[in-house]
Amino acid sequence: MASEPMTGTVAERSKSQRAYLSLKERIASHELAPGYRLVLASIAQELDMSAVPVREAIRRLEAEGLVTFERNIGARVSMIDDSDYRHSMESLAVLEGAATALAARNLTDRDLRRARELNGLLVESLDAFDPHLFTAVNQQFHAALFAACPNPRLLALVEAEWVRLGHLRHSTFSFVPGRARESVGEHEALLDLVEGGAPLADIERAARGHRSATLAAYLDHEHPER
Amino acid sequence: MASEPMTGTVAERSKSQRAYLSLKERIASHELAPGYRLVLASIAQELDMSAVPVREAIRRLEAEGLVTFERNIGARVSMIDDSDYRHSMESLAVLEGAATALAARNLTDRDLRRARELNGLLVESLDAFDPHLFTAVNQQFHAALFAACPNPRLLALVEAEWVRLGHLRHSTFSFVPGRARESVGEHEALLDLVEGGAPLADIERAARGHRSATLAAYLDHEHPER
DNA sequence: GTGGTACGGATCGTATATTATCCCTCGAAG
DNA sequence: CTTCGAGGGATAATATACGATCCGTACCAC
Repeated sequence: MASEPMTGTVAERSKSQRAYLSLKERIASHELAPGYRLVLASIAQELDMSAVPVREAIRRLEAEGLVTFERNIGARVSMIDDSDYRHSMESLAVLEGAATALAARNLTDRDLRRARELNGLLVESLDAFDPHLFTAVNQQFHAALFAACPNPRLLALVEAEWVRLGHLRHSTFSFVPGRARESVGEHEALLDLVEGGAPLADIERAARGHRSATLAAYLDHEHPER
Repeated sequence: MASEPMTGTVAERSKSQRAYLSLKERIASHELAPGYRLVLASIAQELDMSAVPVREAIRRLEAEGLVTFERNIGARVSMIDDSDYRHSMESLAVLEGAATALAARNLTDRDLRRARELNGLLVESLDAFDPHLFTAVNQQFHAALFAACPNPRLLALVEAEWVRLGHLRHSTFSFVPGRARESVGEHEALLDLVEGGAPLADIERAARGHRSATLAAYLDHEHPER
């Protein structure tokens, strides 16, 4: 209703983009939890815009798998069950393993030093364990390893899967705290492989196995094997 | 790719979805070539709807990387260069290799028989070679092998990459016809591995290598090493 | 001739209005 | 007590309208 008569300030971003970024961030931060109903009019009002740009934003999020959309019913933040989590982790294992191997030969000494530093932080944090923090630093560690991957498409796929997982669960380690200690050990081993110029196949197997192990730990914890 | 062509039945799908499917298909079939300017109003008129649903469709396609969008300028079908093609093929090699390995143990005799039949078609078509047809059947062959993959997420990633590639180039084999003959031989070897219950790692390596070889053949042909 | 500026058409961006659909509630029949 | 159906509120789906922005072109100053 009371909309200012166009101030000279030219919008840096379109409203559609603002809506997209805002929603994505709020989903990632779990302010909008899985299952949350996204009502177009409400969101539009909150962001001080009409429903049209919000719809566009939601279409993009839909394509990224962050929200699900049903015709004439509306959008909600994607619900997830164990199998979604599992499938996504499995895919990430494949993608990240490949990206890490492809990046290995491109890592500078500085990159490796930074990765070791980050893993050092993880080790230190083991005592006063904070799953949220651990997960954040953990991601930085892995990002440091695969960021040098020369294939931007693969990198984009890895990142998209990280976002998806970040939305699904804030932290696996809050479910299986014991996994954290094993994890940093595997990080060390992975670093040694990379630094030692091990065959790329070995590096890939290690990186993939590392993530698969995290997944296995989670599954074991939630559904103890018969 | 497995969606039925829009029948005249109105109201079955939303207009936004019709626009999405129509555009996607026309892009995949190269009726809309890379670089083609997508004007909202024209498309809307063609499809007998207003611009709003078309905008939504384009947002989704944008998120999938099939079109690029510039604010206040408009959308066009994504342009691509050799490196895009290369990166996408490399990613597909990784994804498809993993999916094929994961599917291997789930294939029934009937699945395998069908795969062999399809490869038989490929062999027959070698004489009167039609790159377009070959590519189509080739895709069916691979789809038959990885369709049984129990991980739907991975499957979705593989299919998205196929679509992307289909949009980038209609057929690699039209560039490197000689590759086709090698290809069917590798198919045979891959089938033998699967049928013989070979270790999954071997199957994955074979599937990945098969695609990498196609890529290498293309690169070699376009940019001869010396 | 060169550069800049003003105009105009094309197209995008968004708001508002209208229609369509769904879902829930409530009442009546069985 | 259950089941079915009608009505109404909420919300999505789309059309239309209008303002904003870009881009090409022509005109003017120098």
